[in-house]
Amino acid sequence: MRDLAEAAPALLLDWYDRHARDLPWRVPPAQALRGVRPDPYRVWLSEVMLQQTTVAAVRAYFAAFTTRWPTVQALAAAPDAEVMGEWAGLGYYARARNLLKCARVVSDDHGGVFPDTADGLRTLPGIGSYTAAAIAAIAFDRPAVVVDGNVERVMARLFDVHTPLPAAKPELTAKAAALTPAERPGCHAQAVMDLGATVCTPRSPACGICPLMAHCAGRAAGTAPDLPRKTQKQPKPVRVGLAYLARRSDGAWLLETRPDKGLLGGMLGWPGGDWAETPQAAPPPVEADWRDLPGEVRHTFTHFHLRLALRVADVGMDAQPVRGHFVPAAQFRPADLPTVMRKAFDMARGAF
DNA sequence: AAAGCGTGGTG
DNA sequence: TCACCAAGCTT
Repeated sequence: MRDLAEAAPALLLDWYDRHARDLPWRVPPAQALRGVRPDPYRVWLSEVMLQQTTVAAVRAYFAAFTTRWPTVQALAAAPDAEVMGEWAGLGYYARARNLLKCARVVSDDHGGVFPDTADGLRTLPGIGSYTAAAIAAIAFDRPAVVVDGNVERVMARLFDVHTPLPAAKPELTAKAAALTPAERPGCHAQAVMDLGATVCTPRSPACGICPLMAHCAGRAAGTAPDLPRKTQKQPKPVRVGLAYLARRSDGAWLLETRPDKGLLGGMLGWPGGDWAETPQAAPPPVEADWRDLPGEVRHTFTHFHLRLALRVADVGMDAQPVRGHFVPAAQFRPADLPTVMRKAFDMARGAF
């Protein structure tokens, strides 16, 4: 496979020119070839949204964000609650908090202009090694080494690397670096990721239509579909919790903004107790005639399963909550809630 | 440096 | 139904 580093970049670029996906944050290869660059703001926004998230899930959020906040300055000026509400449902909410921090740094300290090198980008909140390299390559056509989950998988198969992730990361990064060309590095980066997303897929890869088939060591060895190897993950424990949903007589709902740190940080949620493997004491947020709802909300987070019991109550206009605040009905959008909280609302709403 | 951090689609 | 997976970052 000594010829791989020489042959692969041209094969990948040729494949990309014919098969590049049409994505709203992307400049088509024909235009890129003529020197047209995408808007760094849109590249940055899309890359942050795409962290651990599928293209299908990102599309609508990207459209909503760019319509509501067309520039980094506009986003920087937005109230926190509006941005967190717009991000609701996309997950990994630290991304939204860092998105705002980053927008404000770029707007306030960089004149609204993103740094044009990977090192410069890397210093910004929410931009790690992958995202810095991706923006540098895609927005500024710098020959940065872009390594995401797709690239790791493609490299592990191309070079038949059996070392399990995450230990294999340096080795796979070195392989990716060896393939990164000086010409059209932005298109190259997107080509490898597109290939991983559409051909060299995690399960049942379509080796028969792969432009690199003839050069792939994993294909030759028959190991490609089983790569990359990964170290086994811990099983998810079950945690239980309790949430209180109160509706005031004018239709307002009692919600609280969760603390910035930790799970669902900075998001709206129903008051309640801690979530743990054994039931925790959870005093009600307001004095009322609470009633238990039958059933429970089931939801799975990254590292545990949750079973959430619900208590509901109607309260008068004189209610004085010790936690949270009443959100007027006209202002309340269930879509502003993270998914587990929206599930709780959907289950409880019929009880009012 | 291992763990914490969401969600929806898929087989 | 359920484990696995997706354009990772932070601490």
